[in-house]
Amino acid sequence: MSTTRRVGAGKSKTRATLLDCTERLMLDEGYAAVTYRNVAAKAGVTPGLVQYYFPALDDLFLALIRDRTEVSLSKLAADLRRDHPLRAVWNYANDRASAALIAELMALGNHRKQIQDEIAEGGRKARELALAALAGTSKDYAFREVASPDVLVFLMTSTPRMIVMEEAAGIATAHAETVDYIERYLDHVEPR
Amino acid sequence: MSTTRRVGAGKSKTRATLLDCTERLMLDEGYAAVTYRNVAAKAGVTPGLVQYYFPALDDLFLALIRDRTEVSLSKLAADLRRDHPLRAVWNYANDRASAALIAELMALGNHRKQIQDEIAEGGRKARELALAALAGTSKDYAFREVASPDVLVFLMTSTPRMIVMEEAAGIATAHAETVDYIERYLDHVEPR
DNA sequence: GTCTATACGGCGATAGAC
DNA sequence: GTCTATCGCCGTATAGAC
Repeated sequence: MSTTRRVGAGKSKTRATLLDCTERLMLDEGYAAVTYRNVAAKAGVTPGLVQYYFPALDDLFLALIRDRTEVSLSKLAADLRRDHPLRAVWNYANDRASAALIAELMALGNHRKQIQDEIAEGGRKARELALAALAGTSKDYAFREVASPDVLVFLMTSTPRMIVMEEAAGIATAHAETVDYIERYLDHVEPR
Repeated sequence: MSTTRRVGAGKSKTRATLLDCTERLMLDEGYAAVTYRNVAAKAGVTPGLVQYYFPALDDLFLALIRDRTEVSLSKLAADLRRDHPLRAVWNYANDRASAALIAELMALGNHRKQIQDEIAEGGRKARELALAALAGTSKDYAFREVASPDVLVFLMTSTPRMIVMEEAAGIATAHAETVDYIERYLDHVEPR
Protein backbone atom coordinates (compact mmCIF):
# COMPACT_ATOMS: atom_id res chain seq x y z
CA MET A 1 0.00 0.00 0.00
CA SER A 2 2.35 2.75 -1.12
CA THR A 3 -0.45 4.60 -2.93
CA THR A 4 -1.31 8.05 -1.56
CA ARG A 5 -4.91 7.40 -0.76
CA ARG A 6 -6.96 10.29 0.56
CA VAL A 7 -8.71 10.00 3.94
CA GLY A 8 -11.26 12.26 5.67
CA ALA A 9 -10.30 14.58 8.51
CA GLY A 10 -10.32 13.25 12.08
CA LYS A 11 -12.54 15.96 13.54
CA SER A 12 -15.26 16.01 10.89
CA LYS A 13 -18.83 16.00 12.11
CA THR A 14 -19.66 13.42 9.47
CA ARG A 15 -17.03 11.16 10.96
CA ALA A 16 -18.55 11.34 14.43
CA THR A 17 -21.99 10.57 13.01
CA LEU A 18 -20.62 7.52 11.23
CA LEU A 19 -19.15 6.23 14.51
CA ASP A 20 -22.50 6.67 16.27
CA CYS A 21 -24.32 4.80 13.52
CA THR A 22 -21.75 2.04 13.66
CA GLU A 23 -22.19 1.65 17.42
CA ARG A 24 -25.96 1.46 17.11
CA LEU A 25 -25.70 -1.09 14.30
CA MET A 26 -23.34 -3.25 16.37
CA LEU A 27 -25.57 -3.20 19.45
CA ASP A 28 -28.79 -3.79 17.53
CA GLU A 29 -27.75 -6.28 14.88
CA GLY A 30 -24.18 -7.33 15.65
CA TYR A 31 -20.89 -6.51 14.00
CA ALA A 32 -21.76 -8.54 10.92
CA ALA A 33 -24.34 -5.87 10.11
CA VAL A 34 -21.63 -3.25 9.99
CA THR A 35 -21.21 -2.98 6.22
CA TYR A 36 -20.39 0.15 4.24
CA ARG A 37 -23.82 0.00 2.68
CA ASN A 38 -25.65 -0.36 6.05
CA VAL A 39 -23.69 2.35 7.85
CA ALA A 40 -24.18 4.68 4.89
CA ALA A 41 -27.92 4.02 4.78
CA LYS A 42 -28.29 4.67 8.53
CA ALA A 43 -26.31 7.91 8.26
CA GLY A 44 -28.00 9.04 5.06
CA VAL A 45 -24.83 9.19 2.98
CA THR A 46 -23.33 7.15 0.15
CA PRO A 47 -21.25 4.01 0.85
CA GLY A 48 -18.30 5.62 -0.89
CA LEU A 49 -18.25 8.43 1.64
CA VAL A 50 -18.01 6.00 4.53
CA GLN A 51 -15.06 4.44 2.76
CA TYR A 52 -13.50 7.85 2.30
CA TYR A 53 -13.30 8.26 6.10
CA PHE A 54 -12.55 4.60 6.85
CA PRO A 55 -10.70 2.97 3.93
CA ALA A 56 -11.16 -0.53 5.41
CA LEU A 57 -13.90 -1.73 7.76
CA ASP A 58 -11.28 -2.44 10.43
CA ASP A 59 -10.38 1.26 10.41
CA LEU A 60 -13.98 1.98 11.32
CA PHE A 61 -13.95 -0.55 14.17
CA LEU A 62 -10.59 0.70 15.47
CA ALA A 63 -11.78 4.31 15.46
CA LEU A 64 -14.88 3.27 17.42
CA ILE A 65 -12.81 1.39 20.00
CA ARG A 66 -10.39 4.30 20.50
CA ASP A 67 -13.16 6.84 20.85
CA ARG A 68 -15.31 4.87 23.29
CA THR A 69 -12.35 3.61 25.33
CA GLU A 70 -11.10 7.14 25.85
CA VAL A 71 -14.50 8.26 27.14
CA SER A 72 -15.02 5.38 29.57
CA LEU A 73 -11.43 5.42 30.85
CA SER A 74 -11.58 9.08 31.76
CA LYS A 75 -14.87 8.47 33.55
CA LEU A 76 -13.31 5.58 35.46
CA ALA A 77 -10.30 7.68 36.40
CA ALA A 78 -12.56 10.43 37.74
CA ASP A 79 -14.62 7.95 39.79
CA LEU A 80 -11.50 6.30 41.19
CA ARG A 81 -10.42 9.66 42.60
CA ARG A 82 -13.46 9.53 44.90
CA ASP A 83 -13.67 7.44 48.04
CA HIS A 84 -14.78 3.98 46.92
CA PRO A 85 -12.30 2.57 44.40
CA LEU A 86 -13.74 -0.94 44.31
CA ARG A 87 -17.23 0.45 43.76
CA ALA A 88 -15.85 2.59 40.96
CA VAL A 89 -14.48 -0.55 39.27
CA TRP A 90 -17.79 -2.33 39.80
CA ASN A 91 -19.80 0.56 38.34
CA TYR A 92 -17.37 0.85 35.43
CA ALA A 93 -17.81 -2.84 34.57
CA ASN A 94 -21.57 -2.66 35.11
CA ASP A 95 -22.20 -0.07 32.42
CA ARG A 96 -24.43 -2.26 30.29
CA ALA A 97 -24.07 -0.45 26.98
CA SER A 98 -20.27 -0.48 27.27
CA ALA A 99 -20.24 -4.12 28.34
CA ALA A 100 -22.41 -5.14 25.39
CA LEU A 101 -20.23 -3.17 22.99
CA ILE A 102 -17.08 -4.69 24.42
CA ALA A 103 -18.54 -8.18 24.15
CA GLU A 104 -19.34 -7.55 20.51
CA LEU A 105 -15.89 -6.09 19.88
CA MET A 106 -14.15 -8.96 21.65
CA ALA A 107 -16.02 -11.38 19.45
CA LEU A 108 -15.04 -9.34 16.41
CA GLY A 109 -11.43 -9.16 17.52
CA ASN A 110 -11.22 -12.85 18.31
CA HIS A 111 -9.24 -13.44 15.15
CA ARG A 112 -8.09 -9.96 14.16
CA LYS A 113 -4.82 -9.02 15.75
CA GLN A 114 -5.07 -5.25 15.44
CA ILE A 115 -8.53 -4.97 16.95
CA GLN A 116 -7.63 -7.45 19.66
CA ASP A 117 -4.58 -5.39 20.64
CA GLU A 118 -6.56 -2.17 20.81
CA ILE A 119 -9.13 -3.75 23.14
CA ALA A 120 -6.47 -5.40 25.30
CA GLU A 121 -4.68 -2.07 25.66
CA GLY A 122 -7.85 -0.46 26.99
CA GLY A 123 -8.38 -3.31 29.44
CA ARG A 124 -4.80 -3.07 30.62
CA LYS A 125 -5.13 0.66 31.28
CA ALA A 126 -8.39 0.24 33.20
CA ARG A 127 -6.77 -2.43 35.30
CA GLU A 128 -3.71 -0.29 36.01
CA LEU A 129 -5.86 2.63 37.12
CA ALA A 130 -7.89 0.36 39.40
CA LEU A 131 -4.91 -1.34 41.04
CA ALA A 132 -3.16 1.97 41.61
CA ALA A 133 -6.28 3.37 43.29
CA LEU A 134 -6.66 0.26 45.46
CA ALA A 135 -3.01 0.38 46.47
CA GLY A 136 -3.34 4.02 47.43
CA THR A 137 -6.21 3.55 49.83
CA SER A 138 -5.99 2.75 53.51
CA LYS A 139 -9.13 0.62 53.55
CA ASP A 140 -8.99 -2.95 54.75
CA TYR A 141 -10.49 -5.19 52.10
CA ALA A 142 -10.88 -8.02 54.58
CA PHE A 143 -10.55 -10.75 51.97
CA ARG A 144 -7.15 -9.45 51.04
CA GLU A 145 -5.29 -12.42 52.43
CA VAL A 146 -7.65 -14.76 50.61
CA ALA A 147 -8.12 -12.95 47.34
CA SER A 148 -5.41 -10.53 46.23
CA PRO A 149 -6.36 -7.16 44.71
CA ASP A 150 -5.57 -8.65 41.29
CA VAL A 151 -8.10 -11.41 41.77
CA LEU A 152 -10.60 -8.95 43.20
CA VAL A 153 -10.34 -6.60 40.21
CA PHE A 154 -10.54 -9.51 37.78
CA LEU A 155 -13.73 -10.89 39.36
CA MET A 156 -15.24 -7.41 39.69
CA THR A 157 -14.77 -6.69 36.00
CA SER A 158 -15.32 -10.13 34.49
CA THR A 159 -18.51 -10.97 36.35
CA PRO A 160 -20.72 -8.17 34.97
CA ARG A 161 -19.23 -8.75 31.55
CA MET A 162 -20.10 -12.44 31.68
CA ILE A 163 -23.59 -11.61 32.93
CA VAL A 164 -24.20 -9.29 29.99
CA MET A 165 -22.95 -11.93 27.58
CA GLU A 166 -25.11 -14.65 29.06
CA GLU A 167 -28.14 -12.38 29.03
CA ALA A 168 -27.51 -11.67 25.36
CA ALA A 169 -27.47 -15.45 24.94
CA GLY A 170 -30.80 -15.84 26.70
CA ILE A 171 -29.47 -17.15 30.01
CA ALA A 172 -30.45 -15.33 33.20
CA THR A 173 -30.18 -17.78 36.08
CA ALA A 174 -28.14 -16.88 39.17
CA HIS A 175 -27.30 -13.43 37.80
CA ALA A 176 -29.31 -11.44 40.33
CA GLU A 177 -28.00 -13.62 43.16
CA THR A 178 -24.41 -13.13 42.05
CA VAL A 179 -24.83 -9.35 41.82
CA ASP A 180 -26.38 -9.38 45.31
CA TYR A 181 -23.48 -11.41 46.64
CA ILE A 182 -20.89 -8.98 45.31
CA GLU A 183 -22.81 -5.89 46.40
CA ARG A 184 -23.11 -7.26 49.90
CA TYR A 185 -19.35 -7.62 49.93
CA LEU A 186 -18.99 -4.03 48.71
CA ASP A 187 -21.36 -2.80 51.42
CA HIS A 188 -19.07 -4.49 53.90
CA VAL A 189 -15.68 -3.24 52.73
CA GLU A 190 -16.74 0.11 51.31
CA PRO A 191 -19.78 1.14 53.33
CA ARG A 192 -21.64 4.19 52.07
CA MET B 1 -39.53 -23.42 3.68
CA SER B 2 -42.20 -25.85 2.46
CA THR B 3 -40.03 -27.09 -0.38
CA THR B 4 -38.95 -30.71 -0.15
CA ARG B 5 -35.25 -30.14 -0.27
CA ARG B 6 -32.99 -33.17 -0.05
CA VAL B 7 -30.55 -33.47 2.84
CA GLY B 8 -27.73 -35.95 3.54
CA ALA B 9 -28.10 -38.75 6.06
CA GLY B 10 -27.48 -38.00 9.74
CA LYS B 11 -25.10 -40.88 10.33
CA SER B 12 -22.94 -40.44 7.24
CA LYS B 13 -19.21 -40.60 7.75
CA THR B 14 -18.83 -37.60 5.45
CA ARG B 15 -21.12 -35.64 7.74
CA ALA B 16 -19.00 -36.38 10.80
CA THR B 17 -15.86 -35.36 8.90
CA LEU B 18 -17.48 -32.07 7.91
CA LEU B 19 -18.32 -31.35 11.57
CA ASP B 20 -14.71 -32.00 12.59
CA CYS B 21 -13.39 -29.70 9.87
CA THR B 22 -15.87 -27.02 10.92
CA GLU B 23 -14.74 -27.23 14.54
CA ARG B 24 -11.08 -26.94 13.58
CA LEU B 25 -11.81 -23.98 11.29
CA MET B 26 -13.71 -22.21 14.05
CA LEU B 27 -10.96 -22.70 16.63
CA ASP B 28 -8.14 -21.77 14.26
CA GLU B 29 -9.62 -18.90 12.27
CA GLY B 30 -12.98 -18.05 13.83
CA TYR B 31 -16.53 -18.65 12.75
CA ALA B 32 -16.23 -16.16 9.89
CA ALA B 33 -13.86 -18.62 8.24
CA VAL B 34 -16.59 -21.24 8.21
CA THR B 35 -17.68 -20.91 4.59
CA TYR B 36 -18.88 -23.71 2.32
CA ARG B 37 -15.74 -23.30 0.26
CA ASN B 38 -13.36 -23.44 3.23
CA VAL B 39 -15.02 -26.41 4.89
CA ALA B 40 -15.12 -28.24 1.56
CA ALA B 41 -11.44 -27.52 0.88
CA LYS B 42 -10.41 -28.77 4.33
CA ALA B 43 -12.48 -31.94 3.93
CA GLY B 44 -11.42 -32.53 0.34
CA VAL B 45 -14.91 -32.37 -1.13
CA THR B 46 -16.84 -29.89 -3.25
CA PRO B 47 -18.72 -26.95 -1.70
CA GLY B 48 -21.97 -28.29 -3.14
CA LEU B 49 -21.61 -31.47 -1.12
CA VAL B 50 -21.26 -29.54 2.13
CA GLN B 51 -24.42 -27.70 1.22
CA TYR B 52 -26.12 -30.99 0.51
CA TYR B 53 -25.64 -32.07 4.13
CA PHE B 54 -26.18 -28.60 5.61
CA PRO B 55 -28.50 -26.53 3.41
CA ALA B 56 -27.74 -23.32 5.30
CA LEU B 57 -24.58 -22.49 7.25
CA ASP B 58 -26.66 -22.25 10.43
CA ASP B 59 -27.62 -25.91 10.00
CA LEU B 60 -23.91 -26.72 10.11
CA PHE B 61 -23.39 -24.67 13.27
CA LEU B 62 -26.47 -26.15 14.94
CA ALA B 63 -25.35 -29.69 14.16
CA LEU B 64 -21.93 -28.94 15.65
CA ILE B 65 -23.46 -27.50 18.82
CA ARG B 66 -25.77 -30.49 19.30
CA ASP B 67 -23.03 -33.02 18.73
CA ARG B 68 -20.44 -31.43 21.01
CA THR B 69 -22.96 -30.54 23.72
CA GLU B 70 -24.14 -34.13 23.91
CA VAL B 71 -20.58 -35.38 24.34
CA SER B 72 -19.56 -32.92 27.05
CA LEU B 73 -22.84 -33.21 28.96
CA SER B 74 -22.58 -36.98 29.25
CA LYS B 75 -18.99 -36.59 30.44
CA LEU B 76 -20.13 -34.05 33.04
CA ALA B 77 -22.94 -36.33 34.19
CA ALA B 78 -20.50 -39.21 34.63
CA ASP B 79 -18.05 -37.05 36.61
CA LEU B 80 -20.83 -35.71 38.83
CA ARG B 81 -21.65 -39.25 39.88
CA ARG B 82 -18.23 -39.45 41.52
CA ASP B 83 -17.38 -37.89 44.85
CA HIS B 84 -16.45 -34.25 44.07
CA PRO B 85 -19.35 -32.51 42.34
CA LEU B 86 -17.90 -29.01 42.53
CA ARG B 87 -14.62 -30.23 41.10
CA ALA B 88 -16.57 -31.93 38.32
CA VAL B 89 -18.18 -28.58 37.45
CA TRP B 90 -14.80 -26.85 37.60
CA ASN B 91 -13.16 -29.44 35.34
CA TYR B 92 -16.09 -29.30 32.95
CA ALA B 93 -15.78 -25.53 32.60
CA ASN B 94 -11.98 -25.74 32.40
CA ASP B 95 -11.88 -27.88 29.26
CA ARG B 96 -10.09 -25.32 27.13
CA ALA B 97 -11.10 -26.61 23.70
CA SER B 98 -14.77 -26.68 24.72
CA ALA B 99 -14.54 -23.25 26.33
CA ALA B 100 -12.96 -21.74 23.23
CA LEU B 101 -15.57 -23.35 21.00
CA ILE B 102 -18.38 -22.11 23.23
CA ALA B 103 -16.94 -18.60 23.23
CA GLU B 104 -16.85 -18.65 19.45
CA LEU B 105 -20.38 -20.04 19.26
CA MET B 106 -21.72 -17.50 21.74
CA ALA B 107 -20.24 -14.73 19.62
CA LEU B 108 -21.78 -16.30 16.55
CA GLY B 109 -25.14 -16.72 18.27
CA ASN B 110 -25.16 -13.19 19.64
CA HIS B 111 -27.66 -12.15 17.01
CA ARG B 112 -29.03 -15.45 15.74
CA LYS B 113 -31.96 -16.68 17.77
CA GLN B 114 -31.82 -20.35 16.83
CA ILE B 115 -28.14 -20.81 17.62
CA GLN B 116 -28.50 -18.80 20.80
CA ASP B 117 -31.34 -21.03 22.00
CA GLU B 118 -29.41 -24.20 21.30
CA ILE B 119 -26.42 -22.97 23.33
CA ALA B 120 -28.62 -21.72 26.17
CA GLU B 121 -30.35 -25.10 26.35
CA GLY B 122 -27.00 -26.83 26.80
CA GLY B 123 -25.98 -24.39 29.51
CA ARG B 124 -29.28 -24.88 31.29
CA LYS B 125 -28.89 -28.67 31.30
CA ALA B 126 -25.32 -28.52 32.61
CA ARG B 127 -26.47 -26.23 35.38
CA GLU B 128 -29.37 -28.50 36.30
CA LEU B 129 -27.09 -31.52 36.52
CA ALA B 130 -24.64 -29.61 38.68
CA LEU B 131 -27.20 -28.23 41.10
CA ALA B 132 -28.86 -31.62 41.49
CA ALA B 133 -25.51 -33.22 42.30
CA LEU B 134 -24.67 -30.48 44.81
CA ALA B 135 -28.06 -30.82 46.50
CA GLY B 136 -27.61 -34.57 46.78
CA THR B 137 -24.30 -34.42 48.61
CA SER B 138 -23.79 -34.24 52.34
CA LYS B 139 -20.65 -32.09 52.10
CA ASP B 140 -20.47 -28.77 53.85
CA TYR B 141 -19.49 -26.10 51.35
CA ALA B 142 -18.56 -23.67 54.08
CA PHE B 143 -19.31 -20.57 52.03
CA ARG B 144 -22.87 -21.72 51.64
CA GLU B 145 -24.35 -19.04 53.84
CA VAL B 146 -22.37 -16.43 51.96
CA ALA B 147 -22.65 -17.69 48.39
CA SER B 148 -25.55 -19.96 47.47
CA PRO B 149 -24.98 -23.04 45.29
CA ASP B 150 -26.41 -21.05 42.38
CA VAL B 151 -23.78 -18.35 42.76
CA LEU B 152 -21.08 -20.96 43.27
CA VAL B 153 -21.95 -22.82 40.08
CA PHE B 154 -22.18 -19.56 38.15
CA LEU B 155 -18.75 -18.40 39.27
CA MET B 156 -17.23 -21.86 38.76
CA THR B 157 -18.42 -22.01 35.15
CA SER B 158 -18.15 -18.36 34.12
CA THR B 159 -14.63 -17.76 35.44
CA PRO B 160 -12.78 -20.27 33.24
CA ARG B 161 -14.88 -19.18 30.30
CA MET B 162 -13.94 -15.55 30.84
CA ILE B 163 -10.29 -16.52 31.24
CA VAL B 164 -10.29 -18.34 27.92
CA MET B 165 -11.93 -15.38 26.24
CA GLU B 166 -9.50 -12.89 27.69
CA GLU B 167 -6.57 -15.07 26.72
CA ALA B 168 -7.89 -15.21 23.18
CA ALA B 169 -7.96 -11.41 23.36
CA GLY B 170 -4.35 -11.25 24.47
CA ILE B 171 -5.01 -10.49 28.15
CA ALA B 172 -3.46 -12.77 30.76
CA THR B 173 -3.12 -10.81 34.00
CA ALA B 174 -4.54 -12.24 37.22
CA HIS B 175 -5.69 -15.44 35.52
CA ALA B 176 -3.26 -17.76 37.27
CA GLU B 177 -3.95 -16.07 40.61
CA THR B 178 -7.70 -16.45 40.16
CA VAL B 179 -7.39 -20.12 39.26
CA ASP B 180 -5.20 -20.63 42.34
CA TYR B 181 -7.74 -18.87 44.50
CA ILE B 182 -10.59 -21.11 43.35
CA GLU B 183 -8.55 -24.30 43.54
CA ARG B 184 -7.54 -23.48 47.10
CA TYR B 185 -11.23 -23.19 47.90
CA LEU B 186 -11.86 -26.55 46.22
CA ASP B 187 -9.04 -28.16 48.21
CA HIS B 188 -10.77 -26.91 51.31
CA VAL B 189 -14.35 -28.04 50.63
CA GLU B 190 -13.61 -31.10 48.53
CA PRO B 191 -10.23 -32.37 49.74
CA ARG B 192 -8.70 -35.13 47.64
C1' DG C 1 -10.98 18.28 1.30
C1' DT C 2 -15.53 15.94 0.30
C1' DC C 3 -17.98 13.14 -2.15
C1' DT C 4 -19.87 9.92 -6.19
C1' DA C 5 -19.83 6.16 -9.69
C1' DT C 6 -18.30 2.03 -11.18
C1' DA C 7 -15.85 -2.47 -11.43
C1' DC C 8 -14.09 -6.91 -9.49
C1' DG C 9 -13.88 -11.25 -7.09
C1' DG C 10 -15.80 -13.90 -3.08
C1' DC C 11 -19.71 -15.05 -0.46
C1' DG C 12 -24.55 -17.71 0.86
C1' DA C 13 -28.25 -19.56 -1.16
C1' DT C 14 -31.30 -21.70 -4.62
C1' DA C 15 -32.75 -24.62 -8.58
C1' DG C 16 -31.86 -28.19 -11.06
C1' DA C 17 -28.57 -31.36 -13.99
C1' DC C 18 -26.27 -35.79 -13.75
C1' DG D 1 -26.19 -38.97 -3.67
C1' DT D 2 -23.16 -35.66 -5.96
C1' DC D 3 -22.16 -31.49 -8.29
C1' DT D 4 -22.94 -27.00 -11.48
C1' DA D 5 -24.93 -22.60 -12.76
C1' DT D 6 -26.70 -18.62 -11.37
C1' DC D 7 -28.29 -14.68 -8.42
C1' DG D 8 -27.77 -10.72 -5.37
C1' DC D 9 -24.94 -8.76 -1.59
C1' DC D 10 -20.50 -7.99 0.26
C1' DG D 11 -15.50 -5.47 0.85
C1' DT D 12 -12.39 -3.11 -1.61
C1' DA D 13 -10.00 -0.34 -5.20
C1' DT D 14 -9.91 3.35 -8.37
C1' DA D 15 -11.01 7.39 -11.29
C1' DG D 16 -12.75 11.53 -11.16
C1' DA D 17 -16.56 15.38 -10.06
C1' DC D 18 -17.34 19.40 -7.07
